[in-house]
Amino acid sequence: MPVQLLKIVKEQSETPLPSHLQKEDLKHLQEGSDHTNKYIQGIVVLSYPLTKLGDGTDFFKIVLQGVDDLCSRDNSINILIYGKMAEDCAKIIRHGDTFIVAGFKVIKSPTAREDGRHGCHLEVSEEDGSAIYIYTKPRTATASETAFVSIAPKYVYTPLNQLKDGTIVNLYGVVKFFKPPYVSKGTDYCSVVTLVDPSNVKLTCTLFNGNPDSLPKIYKVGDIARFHRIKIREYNGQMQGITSGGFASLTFDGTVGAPVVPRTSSKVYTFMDEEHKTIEELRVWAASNISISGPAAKLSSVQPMLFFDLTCQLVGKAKVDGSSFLLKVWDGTKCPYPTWRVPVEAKDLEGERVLLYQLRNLMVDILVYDNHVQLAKSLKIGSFLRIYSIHAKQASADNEDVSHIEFHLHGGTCYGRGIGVLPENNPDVKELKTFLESVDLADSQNMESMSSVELDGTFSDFTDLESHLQRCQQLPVTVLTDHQDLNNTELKTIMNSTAPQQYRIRAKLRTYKPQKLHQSVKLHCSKCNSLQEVPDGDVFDFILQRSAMTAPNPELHNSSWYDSVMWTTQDQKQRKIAIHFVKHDEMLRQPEDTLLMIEGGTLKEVWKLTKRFKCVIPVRSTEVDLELLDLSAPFLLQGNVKYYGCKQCSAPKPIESLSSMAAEERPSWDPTEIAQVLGIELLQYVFIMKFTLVDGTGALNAYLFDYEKFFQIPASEILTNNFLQKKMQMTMNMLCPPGRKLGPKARSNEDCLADKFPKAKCECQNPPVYLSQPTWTLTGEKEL
DNA sequence: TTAGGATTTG
Repeated sequence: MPVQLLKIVKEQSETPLPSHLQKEDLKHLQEGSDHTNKYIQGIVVLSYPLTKLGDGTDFFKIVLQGVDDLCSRDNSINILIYGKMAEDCAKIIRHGDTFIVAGFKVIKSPTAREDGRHGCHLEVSEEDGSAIYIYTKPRTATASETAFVSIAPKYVYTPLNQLKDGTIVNLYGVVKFFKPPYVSKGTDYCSVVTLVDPSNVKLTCTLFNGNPDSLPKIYKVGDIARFHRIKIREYNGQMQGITSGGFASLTFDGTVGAPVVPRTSSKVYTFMDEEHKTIEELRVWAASNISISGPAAKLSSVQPMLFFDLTCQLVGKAKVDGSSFLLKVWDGTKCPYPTWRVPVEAKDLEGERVLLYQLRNLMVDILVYDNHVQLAKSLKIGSFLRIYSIHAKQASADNEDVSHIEFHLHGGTCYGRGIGVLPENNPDVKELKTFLESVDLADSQNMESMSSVELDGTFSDFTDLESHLQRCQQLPVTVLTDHQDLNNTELKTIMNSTAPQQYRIRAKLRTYKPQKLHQSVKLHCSKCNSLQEVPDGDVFDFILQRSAMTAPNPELHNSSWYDSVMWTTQDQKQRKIAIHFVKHDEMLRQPEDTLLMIEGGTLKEVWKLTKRFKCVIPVRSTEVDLELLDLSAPFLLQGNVKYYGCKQCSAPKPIESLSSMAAEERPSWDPTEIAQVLGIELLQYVFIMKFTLVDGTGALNAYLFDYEKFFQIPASEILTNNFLQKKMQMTMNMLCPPGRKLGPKARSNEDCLADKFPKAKCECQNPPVYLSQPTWTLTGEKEL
């Protein structure tokens, strides 16, 4: 452990510390937090004599005073220094010196209560890769000068041809072969790395760690690795490296001229600027001495029967059985051969449905086996992977004339077979991302004839919803018996004809409005033909609050056809709530069959009641009767649906009119009937949308005015049902993939997908879609 | 402990 005089400085602001280190405040120190590449600085205010521990290790303790916050008790901290570093420090350190340490362990201080110092102490040793820097007054320096000294282990790197059995050494090498971390049969992850250096000797290292992140971050042959404290043993007549206690590694891109950025998960590492030189020299040596042209391939250049490494993005994954697991990946290119589809249960398939669908012709299925299953399961959708040594197996099924390619990642780790997750800043990932963003899905979609072999039937690995959407797209050829008499008409012909006439068309959906789908739902009065927005929940809340200001009239409680309960809230407002349960044959019904009226309730209370009871009608008391609230509020709530009445056309009748329904043997409590007996003109939820259709001969605007269901989605429920909203969004994405000729504001869904995936630039011509569901009423209009 | 480079056989 050499003590090195690094520099004589005039001012301590000229700190010649390694550039990757950053100062950490004492008050931010806590056990368990990450202090990677951080250093602590303070003044030595106390030091204890150098002693030896029971095992003979030197031990030196000092107390450091921070300079930033003099009043805090966290401002002084115990530093415990072990081994050779203790001995060296004890020789040099004097009170008043500035002490800087990096690569320390933060441990809860057992003496904090007694000594009143920081709740943690720092432990410093060579094994932990600690580095100490001291500003001290050397006897030889002039009064105005300070010596900047380092007590960092001066790492000596052993060339690979000078390794000796039984030693622990530091070394550099170029990666000639590696197995990415995999689950060993013991308790740890294992990675096997073969290094070679300019001595032309190879060293195969077997590295273990319980955390795969702690193993060297090697992504390709040709990377440069630096190992510290690796144990050398002889095995089968050859030197072998194996992890020892203090093992640490740094890995660098091996490309000549690439930035020298160490990859590591070590809490701390020393990497002085002079080490850049070593990396650069190894890069240059490797460039002419190592073949780094591995079996990397794009899907477009896959060779049947060979093995290859694939850099790709994970789109989907699925459980298959105990010993195999499915990964669905793409790299933006198209495999020129038919590829297999591994049948899986729809419920087992993870991944963004829309993307799985959109990328279906570019995605390939890779079945991984045995020891790779555990790692595959843990992969995150959207992450970038390098899958090593995939087998492109040629096979053919009984019912096929032509063979297809199956992609297998077989069990075992021969030839480095395995899966590596690449970080977003990896240069290959950056390049892939840029490429994926530029992919024109239209090309792949137009290659339907070249598409994958659907061994399992059509899309059985998609959800019911998607199967349903598939079926919807097939409706015209299979179901539309109503319109069989009509031939398809080109849009150009329609535009040149006079209205009204009926046509059947086949067209693509170019765009639709409104893009915010919730805006497509309106309330329609079939009597006065008015349309209005669905009132905001706040309006209802306001009306309820206002009506709660009038207390329920007790004289109206308990009639022949309802039972009443009333109570007062315990809060300051002392609000009175009354609930009137409508009876049947003078008996109360089961809650799920019961209609009730509520006075004085809040929005939340009303919603709660709708969960439990069949119908809820908000009412208020007058002097003589109960009555409905303002018609800006729903007059009836049933399940998730709020029913509104038309203000213009309704003529509310006394609430007692309901008693006639209650007297029925089995009242249905149908909203239409309730509206009718209460003199309410029921507003219906409708979808109002504009579709712009194109078929190559022209464009036509078609208007959808649909009362109840659009692709089996009820307009009345979509505003309160997340699942239906997603279903609608997906339906629209299928009919008109996002990103296609939409305005900037209409790309929200695309932006959301972009979080996980490169912008799904779907300039695709989706397969022609028939917009002719029998339930639709489409009114065509010529586009100007 | 595990693996110790050197393709599964699904």
